[in-house]
Amino acid sequence: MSNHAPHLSEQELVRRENLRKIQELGIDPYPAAAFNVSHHSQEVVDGFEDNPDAYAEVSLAGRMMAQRIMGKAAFMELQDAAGRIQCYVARDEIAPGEDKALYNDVFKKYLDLGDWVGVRGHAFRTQTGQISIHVKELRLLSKALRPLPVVKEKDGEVFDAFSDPEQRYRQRYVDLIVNPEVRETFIKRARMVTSMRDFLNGKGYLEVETPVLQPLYGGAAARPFKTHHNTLDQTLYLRIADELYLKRLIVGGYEGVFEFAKDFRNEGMSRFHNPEFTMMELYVAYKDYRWMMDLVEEMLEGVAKALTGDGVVTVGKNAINFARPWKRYTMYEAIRVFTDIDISQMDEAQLRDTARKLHVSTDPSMGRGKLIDEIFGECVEPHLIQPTFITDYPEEMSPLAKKHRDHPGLVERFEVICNGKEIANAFSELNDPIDQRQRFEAQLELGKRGDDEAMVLDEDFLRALEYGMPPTAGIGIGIDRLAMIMTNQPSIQDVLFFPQMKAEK
RNA sequence: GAAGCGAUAGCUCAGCUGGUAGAGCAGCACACUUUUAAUGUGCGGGCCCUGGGUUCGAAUCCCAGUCGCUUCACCA
Repeated sequence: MSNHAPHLSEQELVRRENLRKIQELGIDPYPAAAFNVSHHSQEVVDGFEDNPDAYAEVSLAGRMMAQRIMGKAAFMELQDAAGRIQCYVARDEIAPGEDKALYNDVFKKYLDLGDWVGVRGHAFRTQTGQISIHVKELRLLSKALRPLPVVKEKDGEVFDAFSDPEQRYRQRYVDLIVNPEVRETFIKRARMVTSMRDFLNGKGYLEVETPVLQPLYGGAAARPFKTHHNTLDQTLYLRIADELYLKRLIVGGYEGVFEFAKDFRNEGMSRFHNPEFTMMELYVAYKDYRWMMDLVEEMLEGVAKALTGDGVVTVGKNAINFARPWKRYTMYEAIRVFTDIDISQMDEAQLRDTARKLHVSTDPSMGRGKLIDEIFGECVEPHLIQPTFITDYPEEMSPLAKKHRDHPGLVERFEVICNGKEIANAFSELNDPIDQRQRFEAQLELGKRGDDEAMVLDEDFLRALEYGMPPTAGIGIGIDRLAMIMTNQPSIQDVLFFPQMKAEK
């Protein structure tokens, strides 16, 4: 035992002793040989009723999660990836000869909850009606040296749930073992992503990969993580968005590209923010933001239906219906609907005054766009539960979006708000290289004034635009936020396997 | 970054105005060949988050810190 091994608990000592006893009996607690699994728990439970003969010879593997020993026979619960199944283990079945050690010692004493075992036998129905496996052969597949939390459940009521968030997130493997609904949440997330990917592939768009390590960060307003490449002796940033790279690919001639991108933002953490998160960005040539609204509606309706059947997702107390069509408001309309105030003609001073009346806090650095955004964020956004489009944003807030075709001072941009939070952001992409350069320069000015989230000027991106980018619609969808909605989880940590945590100790 | 709340057995938690550390499950031992939160009897198990302070005496009171959660702030 290594000398830095900390104080083992009583139960850990017992398990190590059991391991030794097993080895003394000549059994390898970590065998190399493959164990052939013929069925999963759920298949047997679901299928036995209709066709019992099909389960006369089955082999399953999983963790032993409960043991109910009654002398010469016992029940154990085996948990595999699909669920749980009860196994009936009788002494004279698994140890038919004179030597009963496999049952009396190995099974009854040296196996512990959490150990991986393989069983062979036949399915049957117990006297109380539960479909179970009658075990003829039992094999230890891997010994567990730490005790699991023991979570019990009866009639839907859970006892002693493993619920401490810190432990659940730091030791997600334990969480996944003992909390089946957690496993289910991540399966749903995966199905959500698959559904989006299938949809986009079905439309003929190309899934691509672009750099995570970027010499300049761009495509969003955020503070980046900074790192250094030794050989190049150069500062690199972890991407805050992949937007500028995907647009370069549109310049290159692809008509539709998308990426499920891990992005990194060096900012505060909350139940809606993790330093690394996933965004799906899609760019399609010859389209505009109006077209993109129809596309995202179609895609997310499909995703919701794939997950729930009817497209209605329960989130907390709300039933959110993703069926098309969704409500569409311009930013000004939305504010008028929720505050009875028409701000469309207001100048900065009037907006500041309005914000004060609405109890929206402002500070002197805020310009017209920022003031509108604040009023919207306070007075409108939290009330938008059903998926809703908000369109036509102030130009100052959107340096990568094309100027509105009809309304000066606005850009062709929409966001999808759902459950009171933004889940998607899209524009008719700015493809005028001269306008784009001016917007970047305006950002540089903001940066000089101390805005540490202002965008930096990307000369190569401008060069690409100067070669000509077709009119293009682009969208970014926050995958984690969407997953929170689709899986009814209140915290982003519950849709990330390994949410960022401060280092232990 | 600020405030509020929390940290006690493997897990979930109790522990009052300071006086030898508790329960259920899990563990160990014995019994039990269709149980299912199995049952019955008995027994072990603690760096009370860390460091200071007050006190004859601190899990408990005070101060500082660590980590977590929540609500803000910034953001997607």
